[in-house]
Amino acid sequence: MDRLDDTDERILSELAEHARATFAEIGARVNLSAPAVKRRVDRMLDSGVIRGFTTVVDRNALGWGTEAYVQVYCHGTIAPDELRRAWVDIPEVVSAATVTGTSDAILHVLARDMRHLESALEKIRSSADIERSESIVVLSNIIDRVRPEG
Amino acid sequence: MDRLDDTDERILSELAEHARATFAEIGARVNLSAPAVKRRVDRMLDSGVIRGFTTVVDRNALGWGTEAYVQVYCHGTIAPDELRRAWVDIPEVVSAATVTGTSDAILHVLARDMRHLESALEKIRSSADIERSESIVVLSNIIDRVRPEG
DNA sequence: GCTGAAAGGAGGTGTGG
DNA sequence: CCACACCTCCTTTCAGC
Repeated sequence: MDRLDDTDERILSELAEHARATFAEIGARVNLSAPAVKRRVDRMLDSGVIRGFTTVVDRNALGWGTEAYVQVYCHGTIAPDELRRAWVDIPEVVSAATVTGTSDAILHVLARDMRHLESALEKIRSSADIERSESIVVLSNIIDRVRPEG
Repeated sequence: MDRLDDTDERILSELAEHARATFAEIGARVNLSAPAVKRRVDRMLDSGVIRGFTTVVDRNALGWGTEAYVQVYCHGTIAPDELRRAWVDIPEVVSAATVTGTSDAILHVLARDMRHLESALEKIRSSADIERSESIVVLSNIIDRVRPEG
């Protein structure tokens, strides 16, 4: 896709906060008709700019109140794709990225409680050639912009 | 809200992957009629289990290709609320949490490029009583889920 | 309580301008 | 990009389990 103009950005901003808003509602905010908004959204879906629409769930309400960032140190060099295959089937791993610095990867892990977190860490360590890992447990989330503010 | 039954969980799971799916589509997958699904979704919205619906955007397509996790070390003890006030107005900060361990907080920061990241870090450091910070720059995202699937 | 059925109204979507 | 038409879907009300 070429590039997004200002209107596309505003549509994305609206969708980020209210993904189930009607095209007409979005159109009213960006001064466009509903069909025009739909065409732009369809184009962004086709081109991959919009990867999908999701629901923000209160983790505590679901009983997933334990959260940690895990820095992973590997033996030698491991290809990102290899790490992906190792961890993508572990549901507790919300995100994973290879990083600069002393560690090789950082993972964001959610669990129901400490015991659950411990078992998730064990799964993470055993599914790849890990030397060691360092867990940073979250005490309280103070900002989380993935969530719309409503 | 009391508790979620199995059907509620399945509806949440569907919504997490396709937040713009019609109630009829969701109903077909969980063996319920559209009105029944809507009532359950409305109830979860009221009770706060569902916090909202959002759009997953490809950050690289938007030109926000630089990403870092920042560990922050504060002078003395700072209340979480104080940190929130300090950082909530910095748009580059996607998430922030107080944590256990040697650092006081960990931030997830997005930027357009390294120069932009640098200026964002400067804003972060100057807006609170920070002793020092340690940045872990992301090389490549290998997993990016919005919610655990368990 | 919960569900499903039906009706009226609102929104999505394709064509022509 | 808008206007219009068609059609699907949402949403309410109703009654039944």
